[in-house]
Amino acid sequence: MNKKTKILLVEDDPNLGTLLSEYLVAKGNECTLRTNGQEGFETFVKGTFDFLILDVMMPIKDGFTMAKEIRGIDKDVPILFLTAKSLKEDTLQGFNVGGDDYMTKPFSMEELLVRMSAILRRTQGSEEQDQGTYNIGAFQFDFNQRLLINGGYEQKLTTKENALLKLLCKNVNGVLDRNHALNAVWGDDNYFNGRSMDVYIAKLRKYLKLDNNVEIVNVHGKGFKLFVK
Amino acid sequence: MNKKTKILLVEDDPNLGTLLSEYLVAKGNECTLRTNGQEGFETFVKGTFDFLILDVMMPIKDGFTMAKEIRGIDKDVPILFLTAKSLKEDTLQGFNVGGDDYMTKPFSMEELLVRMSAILRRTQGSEEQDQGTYNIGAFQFDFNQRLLINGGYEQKLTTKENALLKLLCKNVNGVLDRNHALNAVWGDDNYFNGRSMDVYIAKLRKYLKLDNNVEIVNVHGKGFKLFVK
DNA sequence: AATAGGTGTTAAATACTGTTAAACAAAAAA
DNA sequence: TTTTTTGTTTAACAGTATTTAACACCTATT
Repeated sequence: MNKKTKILLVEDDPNLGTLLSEYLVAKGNECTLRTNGQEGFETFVKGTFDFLILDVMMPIKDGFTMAKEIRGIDKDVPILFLTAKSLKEDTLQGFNVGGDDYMTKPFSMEELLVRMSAILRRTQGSEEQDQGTYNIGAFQFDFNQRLLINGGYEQKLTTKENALLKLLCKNVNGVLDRNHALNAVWGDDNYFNGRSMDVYIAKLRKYLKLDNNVEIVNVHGKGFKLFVK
Repeated sequence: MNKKTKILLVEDDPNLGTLLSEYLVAKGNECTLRTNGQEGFETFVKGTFDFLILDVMMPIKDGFTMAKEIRGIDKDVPILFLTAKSLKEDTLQGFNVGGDDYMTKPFSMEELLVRMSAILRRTQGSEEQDQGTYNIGAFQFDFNQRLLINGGYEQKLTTKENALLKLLCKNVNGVLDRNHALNAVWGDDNYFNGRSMDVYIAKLRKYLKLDNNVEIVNVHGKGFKLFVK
């Protein structure tokens, strides 16, 4: 359920460029390809990108120059350089203009991905997390506080009750698949965990009885649906 | 006015180790040197570090194994691997255990510095550097002074209390895995140490009672979560 | 209707956690 | 050294969470 990473790839070799671009898209990202630093910079300014991959040696405007310009207007967007040479001075200059990593051709595309995610892990470490509160009819459910509230009534939830109710909420009025829920909450969808889950469904039903407009209904052979009128 | 970067260097070759260590100190950092993963991990748990440099091949406990353990209790501290081989599988494994960068021996010390600052720039972009102090609701917790402060109230902490509270802080509003914590603080996750830890959780709960917005909640079968509203 | 597998519910059994106090160990003071 | 203090572990018991067992009931299929 992760958002696609929007990558701007600037590489003058059309073969390598399209190859890389296709690979990145195949791996679930969006990728825009440009063939020189000038166009690359213009494209960056007009759009919004999460990651830049820049070839160093390019016609018209090289990767370092482009990176310097980028840093002038965006100090944070991650930049990874590609280069044919592995000269030390180049490596150093790459970092000096604000690059985050550096790869020497030829490189493995797998390693490129892996380095990208290492960098992105840092960058977007503090992604927005779902606020963790849900309205269920007359109830208010706070996942973080593990609390189910209805007026004066407050029910503290156990770990499993809490996790299961959250899954139901994420699928309100839709079917929560049995095996999916089991794997998510119990880590394994074997028979006994299934029975355990049924016990928890019974518990949740008791809690939710206070509001007649709320109901957990079974979808035979499929799973459960949290139904709210 | 940058504070010194506190580096933990784990390298079994004493020549390279001391050389590197001295160089890093000369460049204005603090550096602690250990010669195997076991000692390295213990040192990490006891102290506060901003950066780890780990040799991959070491006796007793290798760098990858150590990194995996570290990630169990600290998902953020930057890790850079050193290795003699430049095998692709190794590189990938390095990133897979949560490493941030990878350098093949022999390398230039200048490039090491430059890669370090590239990583640190990313790291400290969002979060402040780890000075060993944490805010927990109305409390201020100073790991180095072993002190938990809330207005006039001051609670001196014992070694174990201190270590455990730090781990909880590093995972605020996230789950601190029971076994990870036990291995980190007690060195062994056997039953009795587990009971001992529960006793310490009770103690910490007493201290933290002063602020109703702070709570240590149990996640059944998994561990504990320091929850701050 | 007969069958087989899925579900609802309650209660018992098991596993895990909370807390206090006593026992033990280690360090500091006398 | 012996005593005192402090920190940690173990023991004991209470309480909670989760799983398993048991049995009644439902649903789809034949």
